[in-house]
Amino acid sequence: MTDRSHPAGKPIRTAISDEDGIDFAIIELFFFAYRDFTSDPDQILSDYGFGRAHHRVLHFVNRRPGLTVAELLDVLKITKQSLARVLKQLIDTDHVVQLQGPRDRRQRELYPTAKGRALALALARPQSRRIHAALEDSGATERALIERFLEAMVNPELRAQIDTVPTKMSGKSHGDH
Amino acid sequence: MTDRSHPAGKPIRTAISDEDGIDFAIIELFFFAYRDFTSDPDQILSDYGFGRAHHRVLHFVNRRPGLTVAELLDVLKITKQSLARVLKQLIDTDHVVQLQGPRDRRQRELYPTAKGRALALALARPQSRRIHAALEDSGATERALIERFLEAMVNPELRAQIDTVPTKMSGKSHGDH
DNA sequence: GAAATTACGTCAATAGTGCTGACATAATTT
DNA sequence: AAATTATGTCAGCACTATTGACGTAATTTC
Repeated sequence: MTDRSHPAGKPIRTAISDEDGIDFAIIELFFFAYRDFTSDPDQILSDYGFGRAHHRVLHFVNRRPGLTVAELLDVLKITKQSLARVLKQLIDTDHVVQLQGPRDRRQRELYPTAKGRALALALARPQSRRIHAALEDSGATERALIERFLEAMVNPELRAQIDTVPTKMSGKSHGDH
Repeated sequence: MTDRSHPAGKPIRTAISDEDGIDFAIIELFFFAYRDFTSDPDQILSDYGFGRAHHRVLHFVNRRPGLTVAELLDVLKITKQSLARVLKQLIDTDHVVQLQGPRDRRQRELYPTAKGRALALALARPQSRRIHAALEDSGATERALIERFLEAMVNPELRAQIDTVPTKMSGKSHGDH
């Protein structure tokens, strides 16, 4: 390891800090937070032989019942082939059902079954608990601030994906399609 | 697709909202935010033939120069074999160097080279820009609030990993790791 | 009505990142 | 001297993602 077959650079011994105004603190916190945030559902998923991809599909099918395959691909930003496998498994295990689109019969509208909704809730529960714990002493103001920050972290052109969701009022009825 | 070979559940047509007090809004925002947050460096990395795993190693080697392989594994929460491949590539491309541990010669202390530091900075730059943009109208109070929230999202027993980092004062010297 | 386009499904091949288990070597500790 | 520790490496596997190609059914366009 003290071998020098290649050019070899000298070791830098000082820690990178906030040089050049780079916000390493939040960059790193975001990594840790997301790692642990996803670890909760990952454990449950493994009992079903599912992975994180299944979780995401299940989540959005529950959040936007009736969305089409194309819409789902757009939200997840993955390719058709990547989706195909996990979606098939969710359908085969009766977590998701497909209905022929009413307007356009080529489309497949995706809906959760009772089983699929139950799993989505089970997966969301520990994540929600974690969020509540993190916000325990916080009021609505602080909550709104966190939400605004996270939303601002999303690419502007993709924020439409978020706004189509019933944020928190009512909720029982969903808009047209 | 209207086929019924299996038990088949009925489609649920109502969107999951904040039933049972589940915080779907923030759960979903976290997904979108992280997706876009990581997309910036991913693009740069592909020019080098590197992936997200390389980024993480590079980040922590720059943040805690001199950490050992075991410490790195503990921070990343991955296995030795998963690390081996990416670390080897980073060493072969002269982004990271290994030095024999002074106290314990079995250990390999990891340091960035000038090249490795430059890449770490290049990867962090767009992420930091995104964070600044998201916080543009925010003061130090709001920033601190975001930091506290993210830190609170991390598993308590793992928060030690964060605290060992020079958060923002001084910065030129690092503690005795 | 024929042709082009669209939505979806599927096949083949590949890459990146993670896993487990096993084994080897050198250095340290007991 | 023996056990343990830190690291490296090998084989094999799983999951998620990619690109490109092809087929089918339905819709739209000409």
